[in-house]
Amino acid sequence: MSALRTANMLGAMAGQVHSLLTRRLLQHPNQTDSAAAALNILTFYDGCSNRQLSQGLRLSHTATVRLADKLEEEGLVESRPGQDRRAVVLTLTDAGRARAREILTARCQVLDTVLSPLTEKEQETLSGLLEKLLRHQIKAPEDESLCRLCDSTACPPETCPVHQRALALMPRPGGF
Amino acid sequence: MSALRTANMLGAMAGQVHSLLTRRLLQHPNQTDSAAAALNILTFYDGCSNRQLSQGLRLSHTATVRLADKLEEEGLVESRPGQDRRAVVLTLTDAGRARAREILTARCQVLDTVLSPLTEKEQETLSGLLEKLLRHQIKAPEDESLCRLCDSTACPPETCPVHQRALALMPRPGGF
DNA sequence: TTTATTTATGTGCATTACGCACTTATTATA
DNA sequence: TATAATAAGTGCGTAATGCACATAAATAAA
Repeated sequence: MSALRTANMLGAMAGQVHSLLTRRLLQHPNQTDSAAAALNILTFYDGCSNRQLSQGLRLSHTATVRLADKLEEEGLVESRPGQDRRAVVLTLTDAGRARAREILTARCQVLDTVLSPLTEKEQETLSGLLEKLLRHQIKAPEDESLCRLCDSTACPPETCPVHQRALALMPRPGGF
Repeated sequence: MSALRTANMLGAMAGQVHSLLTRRLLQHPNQTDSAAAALNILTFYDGCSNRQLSQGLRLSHTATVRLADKLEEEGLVESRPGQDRRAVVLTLTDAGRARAREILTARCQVLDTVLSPLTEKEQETLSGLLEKLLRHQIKAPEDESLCRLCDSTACPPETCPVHQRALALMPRPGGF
C-alpha cells in the first residue's frame, strides 16, 4: 500500500474534521476557534495574564488583547489588574464558564458522530494510533497548546499522550 | 476505553495536521487554503467556470471571483470568455500547473512526516480506518469537494473512498 | 418576435481576524 | 538612580470573506 495515499487520506480527514468543527462553532456568532480556545484555556488556567493566554493560543499579543476585549464585552471574561500591575488577570465569568462547557459539549458531539461508523474495536485501534501520532508531535512543552480545544474532562491529563509527553520534556514542573 | 477520549484525540490531531499544513502553505505569501485548492481543482477540472470553481471550493461566488482575479494577477490562471459568453473559462498557465505541483508535493511531504512514527503495518491499519471514516462523510456527490487539496496522483480516483462513494451517489455520470 | 426568467459574472460595501510597529506603564537589575 | 526587560494597549494596514446589487447573456414563454 502506498504511504502517500494514506498521507492524503489523513490530510483529507483532518480538513473535513476541521471544517465540521468550525461550522459547528459558527452556529453562534463570533465563536471562532481562537475565542473557543481562549475560554477553554481559562477553564483550567484561570487568572492567567494576557501574554500567557497568547502563548496558549499561539496567537500574537495584539490579537489576544483584541480577543480578550471582545470576550469581556460579551460578558464571558473579566479583566482585572493583578498584583503585578503591568499584567492583567483574566478570569471567566459564570456565563463564560457555561459557554465554554457548551462549546466543548458541541465539539465532542461532532467528533463522536464522526467516529460512530467505527466499531468499538476499531475505535480502540484508532485510539492507539492517535496516541502514538500525537505523542510524536510534541517536541517541546509549549506544544501542549495543541490541546487548546480539548475537553480535559473527556480526555484527562493523566492519560493524555500530549500532556504526558509535554511533562516529560519539562525540566521542572509548572508553566503552560 | 472512553469513546469521548478518542473523539478528543481525533479533534486534536485534526487541528494539528491542519495547522501544520497551513503553516507550510504560508511559507509562500498569498498561499491560502483556498488558493491552493483552486489551483488543484483546475489541475483536473481545467477550463471550468467561476461558479463551478466556487462549488468545488465550497466558497461564495464573490470570494471565488476575487480569488480568481488574484491568481490571474499572479500569472497562475488565465481567464477567457467561453462559448457561453456569460461564463468564464478558467485555465491554468504553465506557472500555475507548476505551482500546483509544488504545493501538492509540500503537502504530501508534511503529511508523510506526520505518519512516519507509525510502522508500515500501523499505517495500513490507519489507512483502512481512514477509508471507512471518509466514506461515511460522503452523503452527496458534491461532498467530494472534501478532496479539494488531495494529490490525485498519490491517491488515484479509482481507489479513493471519497470519489468512489460520490460516484455511487450520482444518478448519472458527469459533474464535479 | 418580444418579453420574462434564469444563470453567470462582477462591483460596492462592510465585517472579521490578524500582525507589525509603536507608546506607555511597571518591575527588575546593574 | 539609571537602565533593561516585561506587559498591555493603540494606530494602522492587510487579507479573506459574504451580502446586496447591477449587468450581461442564454433560455423559456407569450
